Parts: sequence; C-alpha cells; structure tokens
Amino acid sequence: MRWIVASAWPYINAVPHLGTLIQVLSSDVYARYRRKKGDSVIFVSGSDEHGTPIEIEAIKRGVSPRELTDRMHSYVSDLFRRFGISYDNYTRTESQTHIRFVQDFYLKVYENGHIFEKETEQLYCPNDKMFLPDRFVVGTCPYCGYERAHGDQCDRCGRLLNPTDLINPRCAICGAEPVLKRTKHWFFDLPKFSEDLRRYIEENEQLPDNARSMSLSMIEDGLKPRSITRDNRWGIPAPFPGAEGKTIYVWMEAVLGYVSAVKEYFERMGRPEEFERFWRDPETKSIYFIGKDNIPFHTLIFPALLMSSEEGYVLPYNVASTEFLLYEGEKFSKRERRGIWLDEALALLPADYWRFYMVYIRPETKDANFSWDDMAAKVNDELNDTLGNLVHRVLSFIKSRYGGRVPSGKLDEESRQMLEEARKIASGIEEDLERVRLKDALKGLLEMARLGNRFFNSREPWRDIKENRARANSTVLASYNLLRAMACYMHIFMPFSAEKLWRMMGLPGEPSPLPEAFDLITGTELGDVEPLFHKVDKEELKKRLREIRERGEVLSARE
RNA sequence: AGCGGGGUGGGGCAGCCUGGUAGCCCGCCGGGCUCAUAACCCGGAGGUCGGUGGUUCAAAUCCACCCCCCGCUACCA
Repeated sequence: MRWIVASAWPYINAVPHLGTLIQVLSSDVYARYRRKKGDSVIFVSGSDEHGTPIEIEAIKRGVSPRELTDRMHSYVSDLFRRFGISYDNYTRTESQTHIRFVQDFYLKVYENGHIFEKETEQLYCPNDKMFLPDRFVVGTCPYCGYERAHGDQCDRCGRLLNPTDLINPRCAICGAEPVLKRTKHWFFDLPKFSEDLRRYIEENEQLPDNARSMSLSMIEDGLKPRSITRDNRWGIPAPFPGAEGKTIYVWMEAVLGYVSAVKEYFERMGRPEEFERFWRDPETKSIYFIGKDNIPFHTLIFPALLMSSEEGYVLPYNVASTEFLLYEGEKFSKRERRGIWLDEALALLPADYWRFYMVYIRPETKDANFSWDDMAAKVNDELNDTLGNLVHRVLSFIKSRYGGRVPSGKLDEESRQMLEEARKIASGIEEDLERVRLKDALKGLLEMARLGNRFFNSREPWRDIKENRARANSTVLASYNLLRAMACYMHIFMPFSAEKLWRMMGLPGEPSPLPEAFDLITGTELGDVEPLFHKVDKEELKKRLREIRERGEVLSARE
C-alpha cells in the first residue's frame, strides 16, 4: 500500500513552539508506523515562508525576506531532525519546484474556467506602500472604544469588525493613516464544487467526526469564492494574464506543497515517474496532520483545488486534526514568553522525553494542557519507573546472573501465555494507530511494560535461579523477548531510546518491522547496560529554562 | 451571535456513536517482594458522571432546555 503522510507546514516567522510539534510529531509517529508495517511511505512537509508577517519581520530585522527565511528554514529543519522527525522531504515554499508547480497548477485551474477576477476596495498604507491585511490595521473599536482593536476583531470586546469600521484607523506597521484603494483580485470558484465536496465527505467515512460535521455544515451554509491573490511583494507571482505584481495567497499555495514536495523528492531521487505513481494512483492513501483550525482548508479547499485541476490527483484519505495545546492553562504567547519553544525544549531534555509527553497528552478530543507538574509526573512515574525500570531490571538481571548471555531453551506454559498477552496488547496498539489514536497506542506500550513487571514479580526468578534453573531461564527468556517486541513498538514513538535499547540488548541494526516483533530470539550476548531514562526535576528544568532565556542560549530566546 | 469541541472520584484522562447500575494512570492508605533507577507487585478507601426536565423496564450514554470553559467564523498564517 502506498501512503502520503504530511503535516501542516509551519509558518517560520519565528521558531515554532511545542504546539506546532504536536502535528509534526503525530505525522512522524504515523509515518514510522506505516513503514514498520511494510507500507511504501513518502512523508513530507516544509517551511511556509511567504506572506505579510514574514515580510514585516524581515523589515524589523533589517534583512531581506529571503535572508530571513533562509536562516529560519535551515534552523527549523535542523530542529526537526534533532527531534527525530523522519521526513523524506522537508522542503520550503521558496523551492523552485514548488514555485513552478504552483504557477502551472493555477494556470491549469484558470484555463479550466474555475478562476475569475473581481475588483475590491482595500486599505492601503501610503507610507509602507502596501495593502494591509485586516489584521494589520489598528484603531479604536466603534463598540467599546478600545484603542488597540484590530481590523478583523476587537481583542477587548470580541466583536468582529471590518477594517473600515475602525475609528481613527492606523497602519499596524508604521502608524500612518491608511487610505482606501481599489485593487483587483483573482478568486477560486469554490461554490461550484459544493456537490462534489459533499459527496466526497460523505463517502469517506474514515474522516474524523469533527472534520466531517464542520465541513458539511459549512457546505450547508453555502461556500464562498476564495481569493487566491494578494498584493504582497513576498510570494509566488500569480501567473494569470493581467495579474502582474500580484502574488498567490500563502494558504492557497502552501497546501499545494503536499503535492510539490513529493514531486521534488522523486525528481531528486532521479525517479520522477514515481511522483505520478503516488499522486495519481487512486489507490494511494494520503493523511494530513493538522490543528482543527485548518480543517476547512484540508477537507474543502484543498480537495476542491485538486478536483479543479482535472489532473487526477488523489483526494485526501484522512485529515487527522487535533485540538489545541495550552501552556499552564493559557494560550502560548510569544509576546509574553509564555510557552516553550522547540530549541529551548531540546536544550532542556532529550527529544524522546518530549516525544513521549507530547504524544501522551495529544489533544485528541479536547484542548490539552502542558504543565510542568504533569510533565514531570508522567515522565517519572510512567516513562521512567514503569518502562525504564522494567528494561533495567531485566537486562541487569541477565548481566549479573547470566553473565550477560540470554539463555536458550524452552518457554514454559506461563511464559508463553505472557507473550501471548503481550501480542494482544500489541495488536491493540496497531488498531489504535490505524485509527490515529496515538495517545492510546502509546499507553499500550506502557501496558506491555506493566505486564512485564507483573510477570517478573510473580515469577521471582531471583529465587528460581538457585532452586529451579529451568524456570528462571524461561522467565528471563520471555522477559527478554518482551523487551524486544517493546523496542519495535517503541521505535515508532521514541526512536532514539528504542535504538539504544536495541543496542543494549545486543541486537544488530534497527528494531525489527512489526510483523517480526515477536519472533523468538535466544542466546544473545548483551551490550553495555545502563538506565534507559532518568527522572526529571521540574524545579531544575524551570530554573534551567530561565537561564537559557537570560543568557540567550538559543535563537528563540533572542528573538 | 453563529458553528464546533469540552464539563466523569484529589489531579490527568477513557467510556457516550452501537443505552443495562463507571474504567485507566497518577496520588492517598494498608500489605508483599528485594532482580531493578527508594524502583516493582497485590489489596483498599474515594465518583451517581455540569444543572433541570423528558424518553425507556433501564441513561454518564438518547432527546429538550439551561449554566460554565475553550476554539473557529473563511484578507493572521
């Protein structure tokens, strides 16, 4: 089976925080699972680097947008690599392949008659010489009198606004008074696809309920044409006749990155024809990991765009969306330095600790909360004590009582039953992964560890070793093989630790594919054994985080 | 305001779609073990499932209304 696995493209005007990691990590777990099942997987994402906020950030720093995004792209790529994200291609919207692809794509859609132009009036800053997105106009709220209301919404009274409603409107960048100016834009005729979209959503029952209900109700309410051009300078030039000086709206081009990134990957591999095999084979399945705010883009706009190109691209098979992540009960806020940014996270703890905890609290049904108390509790009590300690007690037992060599011989009935039980838990893990219930899947791994602890306790091999060697052998052999299976599943969630465990167990290469996870191994010579995890001290971590910020040790701390 | 999600023992969550007297992890209390990172295992106390009303032999689970929290509302990305 062929799979395209993707995560939403992070907008790289700043270093991403832990909330962004949720999607990236979820998609990685899923991609790793599919590969370990033996599927053919291409896993892509990239930096979303066009648009007004980046242009402004660049002005603020006195560099060109391209210089800024060059730097950020390589910084962010490296962070993802260090988090163990196994992208086949993490690219960027400035990639030549992407730019050309987007232009060709929209020209095709244009020729197919799904794009029309329309004149509108918009606020323009004569000083910065640019049209201002609603968000970039500030002024006094006509309802509550709040003086720092934004053009789209008043942050104090919450009312939705039009930028022209504001009293005394100002450009958010320079403070000058904007003027109304006529401008022409190109629109995608989304409503035309309403019926096809409805059918698509209704027929794809694997789409999650939240995505389905939200999408169908939007169709019910009536879709509107979506503008695909902007008056930005920093972006992909719109290819339409008469659209000189216009660029493609970032959202409308970034979603096409899912296609162009695969194309780029295979071109680089020297097998361009594989691209067609992935994207045009109706059997190929694609899955997108996103936050719930992106649902309409992935269940409505993106599929409609793919339909409108008439190129036979496969529509999204699944859209795995999550709720939001809060930090100590509040929203992440860069301005108030509330949250944890990815480079800080890696300076605090190894990637696997974050991978473990982030999947553990993945906001699958409701907003989740990051708290230091909870994080320390989960890492210490579950990852370290339950899982880490099982590994250590079994391996060090083999070291001290068996000279580091796993016994060979036969498993007795009780040992076989234990492994049978583990196999059941493992198939539960796979079921959960199939249904993209990553949280439960991870808990299955802990359940295996509990099973192992229970087994080891009740069998008391430290007693048998003196009186009943054969029974002790069976206990140890079964426990060792349980660890081996666990390493295979752990590899999906915590790749670094799983590989380390594999080495400590004296096994060659990487943890095996899932179908081989329970093949019985005997007689192995262990490698060096040391604790797989250690406990964390939340006060220490918080102190360390303050230090990192005070000293500006990482980029996000200096931004 | 509209739309979507949530409100379950001290904390964190599952169950609700496919109704049958509540499950998991942590914490707490008591016990066991000593191979292990003061780790592990066993037992126990503790909730009537936001509120009200309804459907039903039976509701956390279905329906209605209400209260509270969060997110989105399509030119922020």
